[in-house]
Amino acid sequence: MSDLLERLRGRGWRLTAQRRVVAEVLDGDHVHYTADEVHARASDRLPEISRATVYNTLGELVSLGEVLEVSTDGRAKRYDPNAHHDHQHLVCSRCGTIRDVHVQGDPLSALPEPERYGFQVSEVTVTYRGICPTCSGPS
Amino acid sequence: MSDLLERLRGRGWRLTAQRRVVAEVLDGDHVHYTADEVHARASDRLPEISRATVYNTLGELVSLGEVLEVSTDGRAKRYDPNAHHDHQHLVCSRCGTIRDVHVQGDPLSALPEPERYGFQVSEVTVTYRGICPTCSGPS
DNA sequence: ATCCTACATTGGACAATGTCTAAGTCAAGA
DNA sequence: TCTTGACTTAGACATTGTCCAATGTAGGAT
Repeated sequence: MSDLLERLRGRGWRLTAQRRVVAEVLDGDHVHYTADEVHARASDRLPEISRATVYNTLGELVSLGEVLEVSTDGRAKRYDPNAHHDHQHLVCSRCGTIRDVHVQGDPLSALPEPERYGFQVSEVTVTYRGICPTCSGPS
Repeated sequence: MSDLLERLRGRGWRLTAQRRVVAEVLDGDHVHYTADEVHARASDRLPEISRATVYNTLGELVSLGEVLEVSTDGRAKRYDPNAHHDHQHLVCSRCGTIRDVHVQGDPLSALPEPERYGFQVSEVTVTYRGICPTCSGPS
């Protein structure tokens, strides 16, 4: 992750305590947190950090392509630090947990030209939904 | 669409003016409206209809499987009356418009067993993103 | 035809998530 | 070390959606 900070500094990012903390939180686990979860965890280390800063920083990381924004249904967006590997998501319909998965083939090629209706198609996301082992366990 | 109303009545749905209007709005166009757009259009015909009722009715139609809920990014959910045909979505990243598209092959089969991590996978959605002809036109 | 009552609707408060702004603060180059 | 423009902050605001108590009504029962 210090890679990440270096890379960002190289792009003219001013390195502040707040940004460092947000980056560390994202890097810590392989779970994908919501903005508020990131804020809560960042607050543990830097109590004064504000919600706005967390939102700003996450937004910047997304713009810079370092982090992916994953929005599932009506719930809060989650942030996926694993942006440099091509992958898709498996979401638990009950608790909202997200796992990264890898699919076979390129989903983009499944959309034939006549089905593109003049759009300049640049991206495709595939989201699998189901019940995770924890939620399907003995209730 | 009167099919729809019949079908719902058969399932014990009480048929009210509000529900009829909401159903008609959904059926009218092949655009996918947000809840507030549905409310605005429903209000044209039935001025007293409340936001809560529109949300309730849309929620019921979704539960009954007559309408699909499509949530793209942080924007408001949109409602897709074309629930009985298997299809995926093409979203304009600029204006949020949604088009139905049909893909080749079954996306579910692209997720190999070891990549399912014990989930009971039941559903897959594929979302293509790009710029629609209108938005990519002369700005 | 009318009456009942469970189900539906209403309006408005509330909740969750995210955005914006004005004022103060600070990283890092000169 | 100074300076300055970028960063942070707190909190108001916006959007989308949910909930509730009071009121209304569709449709079966009489």
